[in-house]
Amino acid sequence: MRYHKIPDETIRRLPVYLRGLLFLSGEGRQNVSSRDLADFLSMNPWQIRKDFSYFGDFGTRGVGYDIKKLIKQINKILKLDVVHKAALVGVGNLGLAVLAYPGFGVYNFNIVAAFDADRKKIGKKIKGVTVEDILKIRALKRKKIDLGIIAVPRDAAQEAAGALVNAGVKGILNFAPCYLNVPKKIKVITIDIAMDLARLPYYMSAS
Amino acid sequence: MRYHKIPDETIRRLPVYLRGLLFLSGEGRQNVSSRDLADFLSMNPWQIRKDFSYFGDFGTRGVGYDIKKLIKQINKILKLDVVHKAALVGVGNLGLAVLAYPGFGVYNFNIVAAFDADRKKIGKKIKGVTVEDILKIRALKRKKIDLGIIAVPRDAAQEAAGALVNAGVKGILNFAPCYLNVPKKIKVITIDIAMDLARLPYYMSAS
DNA sequence: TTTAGCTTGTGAATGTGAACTCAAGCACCA
DNA sequence: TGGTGCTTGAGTTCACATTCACAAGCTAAA
Repeated sequence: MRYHKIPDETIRRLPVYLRGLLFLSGEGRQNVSSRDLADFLSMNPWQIRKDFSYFGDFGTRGVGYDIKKLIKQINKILKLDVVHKAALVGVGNLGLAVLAYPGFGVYNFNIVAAFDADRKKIGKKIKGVTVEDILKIRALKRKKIDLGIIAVPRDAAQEAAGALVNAGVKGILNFAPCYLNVPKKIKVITIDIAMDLARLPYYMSAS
Repeated sequence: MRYHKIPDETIRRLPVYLRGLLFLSGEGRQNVSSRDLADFLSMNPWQIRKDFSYFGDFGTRGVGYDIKKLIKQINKILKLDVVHKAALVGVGNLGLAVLAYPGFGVYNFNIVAAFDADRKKIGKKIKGVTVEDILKIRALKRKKIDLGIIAVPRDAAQEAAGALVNAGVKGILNFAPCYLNVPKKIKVITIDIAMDLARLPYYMSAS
């Protein structure tokens, strides 16, 4: 299967694998079998083997997969092998949570700029990033930032998105509960935390 | 198709529809065609029609769907037609963001309790909820809470989950980047904001 | 070198959802 | 009342993803 295109669903799972593998690597392990990894991530071994087989032969029969090699390869596929600079728009509660979130570093993301409209926040330094006036967002262009994170209220989201696009970002992670109108080239991923919650009651046992 | 089981993917989309429909309803509209709704949500009309057809005849040919009826029905299917009480564990940045998030009300969720381990936070009243000592979480049982929201660091997540399960919750929304070990009956949805971000570089155009 | 015991890699079968098409049905107007 | 235009509902086809089963291949030990 070496020359097939990697299915979207597999891509969706790669970060999951990556996180698990990084954890195991941190524990000092060198190898892992599809069964072990499956148990660890509560998945099926077949799924894992199939997914890995899409991008080459990494396992050794009888032994398992070389964790370091695998991490390297997944990073390469997801293009996480270079540091990505991100700009955060909106330093409210959610924005602060994003700034403080340790998970971004794991994936080689670096938040290098933060913007807010609130005068009281502008100039403050939080987690090593100085909050700037949201109006200065266009100056980003020089900084070669390719990712934007939107953590503003819904009403301000579209404007923030436009500003980010003008500043030259290629992808946006949107926490505002709305759809963003951006050029097709820009990839947007929207996370609405309430929307996931809304599915829970359906799945909860009726008892 | 009236008697078919509703596919999981359709269930996943129902909250999206719901939010859109509520918005349109707020604008004063009575009816909406699948095409209009599709444009609004940037989806395909046939997808919407298919989804709606799984749970009955709601549309009128030549006119469209009755928004109010549809909202009622989706709420019923997702079991959002009764208020769900939720307990929040962890009142850090993310917890505060959750408390302040307006989106939960839309889906009939009500956060009625909050817990934290930090002595400085205990006793404070935030958004109408008094922060309690995390050790008192077991007392929740009397309050008939059926949802738990975990917004604590990874190391504390499993313990929080155990406590919530003991307190009788039937579902958990987990923001900690890890897998939770809970009885099968309990439905867990984990949101790792960094994991979604990790997919972005792959999809960003190479330019 | 041979054997035993694992584990991978992958083709085939199965399942599931998306895309498309079109007949049937409603509203509105002449 | 009849015709026109629009919209739904659902059957069909197609594409994709998951599950399964098993041959191939590695390691280690005798």
